[in-house]
Amino acid sequence: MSEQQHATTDDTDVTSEKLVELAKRRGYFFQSSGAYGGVGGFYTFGPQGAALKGNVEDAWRDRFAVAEGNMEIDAPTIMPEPVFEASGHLEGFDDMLVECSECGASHRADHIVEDNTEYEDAESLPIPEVEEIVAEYELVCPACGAGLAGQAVETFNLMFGTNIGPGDSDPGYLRPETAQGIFVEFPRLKEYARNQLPFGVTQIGRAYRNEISPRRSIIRTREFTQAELEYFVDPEDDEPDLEAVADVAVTLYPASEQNAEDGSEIETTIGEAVEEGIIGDEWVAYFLGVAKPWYESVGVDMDRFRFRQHLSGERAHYAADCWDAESEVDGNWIEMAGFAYRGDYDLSKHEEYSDDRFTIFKQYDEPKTVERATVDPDMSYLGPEFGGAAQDVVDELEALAARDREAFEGDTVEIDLEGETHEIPVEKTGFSVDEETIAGEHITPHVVEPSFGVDRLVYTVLHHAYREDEVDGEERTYLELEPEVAPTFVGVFPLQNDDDLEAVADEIVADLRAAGLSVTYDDSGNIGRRYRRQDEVGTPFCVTVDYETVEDEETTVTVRERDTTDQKRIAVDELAETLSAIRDGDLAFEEL
RNA sequence: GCGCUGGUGGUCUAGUGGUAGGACAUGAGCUUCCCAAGCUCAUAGCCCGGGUUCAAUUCCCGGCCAGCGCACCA
Repeated sequence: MSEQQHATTDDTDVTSEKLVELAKRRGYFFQSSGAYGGVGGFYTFGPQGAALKGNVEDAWRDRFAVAEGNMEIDAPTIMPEPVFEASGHLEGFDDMLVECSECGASHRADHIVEDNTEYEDAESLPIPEVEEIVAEYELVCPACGAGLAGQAVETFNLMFGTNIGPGDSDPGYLRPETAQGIFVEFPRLKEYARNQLPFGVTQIGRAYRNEISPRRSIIRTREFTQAELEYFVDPEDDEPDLEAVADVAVTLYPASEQNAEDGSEIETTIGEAVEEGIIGDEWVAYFLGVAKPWYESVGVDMDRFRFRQHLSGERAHYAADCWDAESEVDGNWIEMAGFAYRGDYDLSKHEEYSDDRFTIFKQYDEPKTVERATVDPDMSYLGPEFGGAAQDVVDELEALAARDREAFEGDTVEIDLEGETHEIPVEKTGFSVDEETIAGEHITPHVVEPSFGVDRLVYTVLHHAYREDEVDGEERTYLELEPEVAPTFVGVFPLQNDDDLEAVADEIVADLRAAGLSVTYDDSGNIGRRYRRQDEVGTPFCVTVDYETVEDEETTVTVRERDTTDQKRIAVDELAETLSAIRDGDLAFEEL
């Protein structure tokens, strides 16, 4: 994750402060465990925030699981140590820190070593060796220049550890990403996909990282929600449906532009970017094309949105290409998602470390017929002849048959065994050449991984929705949230304290809730105050029951739209239907 | 983790070596026929631990937390 720093302006800082204050006051999010002094890097989503986050997750599920025909799973957050040995998190997630005794600054010991010696991969060296190198090369603190020799190098692992069951013989870790829960279950998941590539598996869930310093409210926390898709493809045969996203307009910030002196973002389309080689991988391009309109649909401001390519140094070694979705908040670009082509790295590692197979059997279009040379030695001959070495002879014969069948053309075959040459009658080897039919081969699928940070997206959505304006000379704060994600869809009010009005309002609340809408009722204070309350949490519509409602023959209510504060009269009979249509995007308020 | 600044009702803040005032918000009532109006009343607070002191929310030390800078963000 990188957060490119840009100059901040007073305006945006103010918005951020106001937003955090609003979030606390109105129940979007707040720091957890406040009664006990608070704990760093943990946040609770309040009633509004939980609803917003849930709606965003639902929208993600609709787009990336349902609409793409992918499977969703829900794996545990705690996994045993071997999983993370395989994934590389146990080692790779370790930071080697060394503290300067003079100025107190702590630095990455491996980085200091790499920068100042010929060692290139200090991270993989054992701690004592790094300490020795530091002493031997008389390395100094980059901050103050004091010598670091003799200072202890300590590791800090970003994973939260725990014990599974009693005792500490069975260590486990809280997952630092949801992805491993998918990779680990691949052998079973491929069955559910009927062994057919390509297929995708999604997961929305919590991940944990013991960050050294959590920052900026919910932007960088120690427990967060990810929405990830692992899309498994056959690298040779599978291709994305690029046509479907070719026309999607995107703002790209490729590595080349970031490196250039006066580099800038590029306005283009997915189709053109692939054609011009700006986006190197078609699968990554496809998911960027899916993601952009989706981000727009949940309320990310497209003027403050871009895809930024990872610089070569930022990229994990196995990632062929990687792009981040970034949004601008407070004048800073923050990473909201990463789209990486991970090759076969993850599955190969689990194949290597586990007992299971992480491959898929790929059937050839036509079965292949191949000739194969095999041996079937006569053990009643080899046994007495070679004694304990008989098995070694067999192994050697098998190897020889595979690599050089001409060796078996004479009456005897020569093999080398521990420096000695032995002659064995070919008839005793059971040598034969047979035709074999091969239907296919086991391949390790490649993985394309769109990985979304939900909390950061929620923060962005709120920030981009924050508005201040004036209504009738009075200041107003409101959240211009998309109806699809707004925590509450409609507020219902009686115009005044009046039993008749309240009775009608109660009925309307029940009707709208029965229609599946998220409704809130409010009868306190004057009508303007109630409108403002709903504005501030981003409720798109308010319904007011007035005296026309109860006195006129045709019962109607006013429906007031949040952003414009415009009002229209709607018949009570049609209210639920009309509002549902608006929510589902089938009708616009202006059309009423 | 290091450094700087800060921590007072739900929120924002004033202030003080003798335990606190405001604004907004919230609740009740009055008023009110569509955009935070008015009036009355009510609820509610000095981050935690230790020290100095007759007395600490205030001063000192430590911790926790937040924002920012550095470092970190596989």
